[in-house]
Parts: sequence; structure tokens; C-alpha cells
Amino acid sequence: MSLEHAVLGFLNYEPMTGYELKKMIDISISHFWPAVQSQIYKTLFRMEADGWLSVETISQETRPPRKVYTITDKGRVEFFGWLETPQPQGETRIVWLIQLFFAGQMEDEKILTLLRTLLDGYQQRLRAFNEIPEENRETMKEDDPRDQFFWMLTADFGVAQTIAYVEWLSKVIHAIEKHDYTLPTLGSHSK
Amino acid sequence: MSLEHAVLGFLNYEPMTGYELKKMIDISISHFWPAVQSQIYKTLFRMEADGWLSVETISQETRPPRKVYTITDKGRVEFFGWLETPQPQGETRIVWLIQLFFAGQMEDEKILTLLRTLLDGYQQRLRAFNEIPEENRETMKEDDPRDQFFWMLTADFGVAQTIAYVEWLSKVIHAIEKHDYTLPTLGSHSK
DNA sequence: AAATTCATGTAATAAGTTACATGATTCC
DNA sequence: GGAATCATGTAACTTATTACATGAATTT
Repeated sequence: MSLEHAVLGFLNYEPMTGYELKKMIDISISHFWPAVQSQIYKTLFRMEADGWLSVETISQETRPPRKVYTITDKGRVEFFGWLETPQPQGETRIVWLIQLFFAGQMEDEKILTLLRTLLDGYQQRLRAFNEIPEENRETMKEDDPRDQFFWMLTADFGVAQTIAYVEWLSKVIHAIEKHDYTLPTLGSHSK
Repeated sequence: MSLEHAVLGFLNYEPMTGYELKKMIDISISHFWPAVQSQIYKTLFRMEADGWLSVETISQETRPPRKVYTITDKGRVEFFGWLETPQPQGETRIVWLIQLFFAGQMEDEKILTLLRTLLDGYQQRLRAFNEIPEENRETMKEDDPRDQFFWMLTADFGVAQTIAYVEWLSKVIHAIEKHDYTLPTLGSHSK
């Protein structure tokens, strides 16, 4: 499982609780690998049982005890082995492409409404991406600049992908608006 | 679940068996919504119980009986309701982006090896996409040209997305080759 | 006064994958 | 002779989501 290795990666920077991990994931890798709280806790439990992590439970008066997880040597070996192992191409599951596949059965106006809503959503997403660096630049100030480069790269990927979606949706919307049902010629993409 | 609605969409063209559905899915929507055989059979069973499909079992001498599924009125209502309902932006789960996120801990050469393997894979995928239309054009010859347009659109999306990945990976590879760790400026993407 | 933060967890459900099982027929 | 096609299914497992539960302290 990949969440496990993401957790190892984070804990290799510094020990953390599940709660803190959740926050880290949300502001970093969640746009290509989201994780909900319950899954993180379950994963940490399993990883500790597997000897990849050790736990230190620190009692608090008013709150539940903090369970601080630390990566073990075994975990570190696992992590670095994984880190240089080629991983499969990711999966893209896009429900609205199923809709589009069957859109021949819909009126143009209804299709256009759907597509415009999608375009709008992705444009918003693009704006959200551009606000990420402002928010995080402060947080990362003191970290290794080479680390920072790779962190930013993944955000840059998100931007590139979203731009591709926006451009593609615009193209399709214009084609349908002009009732131009010329079959897209798959090979003829410029560049 | 979306597989259910994809099944409704296919059965709205014509009644089919699970086996035939599997083949249809493989040559059409599998690149953005794959489905394994066991899942299709399970889904068909559930959908029939829900009254979205009806079954006709046709015995055969040597083989298991063909179970031909037909969409019901209830299923058709469900399908067309779903078809015009806005769906969420898809999810992209890409393991190698987790690797890249933590790549600060790896040597440049190892990162480059990973990235070149990925680039190669996506370029192959691109070539595979360009061979799709040749294969399917015959199969689709007699179908509604408006349907055909939307079918090809989803393949075109696959191409566009893969090109975006290829270009992005090339960019990153070149940057690392030149040891240019300038932080990507997220807002500055040309068009 | 209400919402957010901190901090843990469980239970139920859904969705998807892997692997197994059967077995004749037809194509290479 | 071996692989692919046709055609069904089950069982175990993994991964992820949703929803519930608790409860003080702090911020808005």
C-alpha cells in the first residue's frame, strides 16, 4: 500500500502523531493521494505491528494521550527500498468521462451545461493551486531547498494536469457549441 | 457507484451478457474506468435485484448458460437521471508522485532513472492510444455518428492527458539533468 | 454562543482486486 | 499440443469512505 510509504516518508523527516500526519498529508500530497483520518489511524496501527514504526504514548491531562510515531530501522529500509522501485502509472477514475461517453443520448444544451460546470470547477481548482505556494512558503522556509524543489514539483504537476483538463474541456465545449462533430483525430496533437 | 451507470449505458444500446459487457468495457471506458470480471458479475447481480435489469437465461449444451441482461424502465429512468447530474471531478491517484514528493532523499541519477522509465511508459501508452481508432473504426462503422463522436472524445481525452504527462516529465527530467532546481513558478504556465 | 483545534478511536459499508474453479471448442 | 475464446461463478482480501463517539480548551 502506498499510504504506508507516504507515512514512512513523513516520519523519516520527524516523529509525529496521527493527527499531525493527517494535517501534513492534507497540505501536501492529498491532491494526488488523499487519506481520511480513520484510514491513517488504522494504517499506523498496522505499521507499528509490522515493526516499521515505534510508538511513544504521552499522557495529557485534558486530552487523549498523544501517540508519537517514530520510524524504525526496519521502516527506513522498507522506505528507501520502495523509494527507488519503479511504480505503476497511476489510475485516473473520472466519472464524468463515463457521462461523456454516453452523451450521444443527451441534448447538446444539457451536455454543454455539464461541461461548463466542469470547466468552472477545474478553473477554480487552478486558482486554488496558485494560492498554495503563498500559504506554504512560510512553513517551508527553513527546510532543505532540494526537498522544497520536489515538494513544489508535485504541486506543479497538479497545475499542469489541471491546465490540460481546462484546455481540453474548452476545446470540446467550443466544438459542441459550433455543432462541429468532426471526429477528433487522435494523432494530430501539436507538439 | 459509477460502474452501475456505465452498465446501464451499455445495456441501453442493447441487451448483453456479463462476458460481453466485460469486453465492451475493455475496449471503451477501461482507460478511465476499468472493471475486472468478478466485479461486473457482482454488479449485475445487484442491479437485477434492484430492478434496474432483467435477466433471460439461455441454456447451452456445452457451456454455462448465457445470462442476457436487459435494462428495465426503472433502470432507464435511473440512467437518464444520472446522465444529466453533475458528477465530481475525478480522482487521480499517482503513486510515483509520492515518490517524487520524497525524492529529495534520493540521488539525482536514481530519480532520473525512475522518471525516464515513467516517460517511456507514457510514450508507449500514447502510441497505444493512436492505434485504438484503427482497431475500432470497423466495429463502429454502422453506429450513430453522434455517438461515435462522443466515444472518440473520451479517447481524445486520454491522449491529451498522456501528452500533458509526457511533456511535464520531459520538462522535469531536463531540469534535473541540468541540476536546475529553480522552484517551478506555479502561475507562469504559458497557455 | 458557536466554531475550530486538539486527539483518539470504532463500526459499518462500499468498491475493487486477486485468485480459484470448471470445461468444451476452436484457432494457431 | 497449447493458447485463446466462451461463460459462469465464489471467496478472501485490501483499500477507502462514512459516520459515530468523546470532550476540554481556545479562538472568533
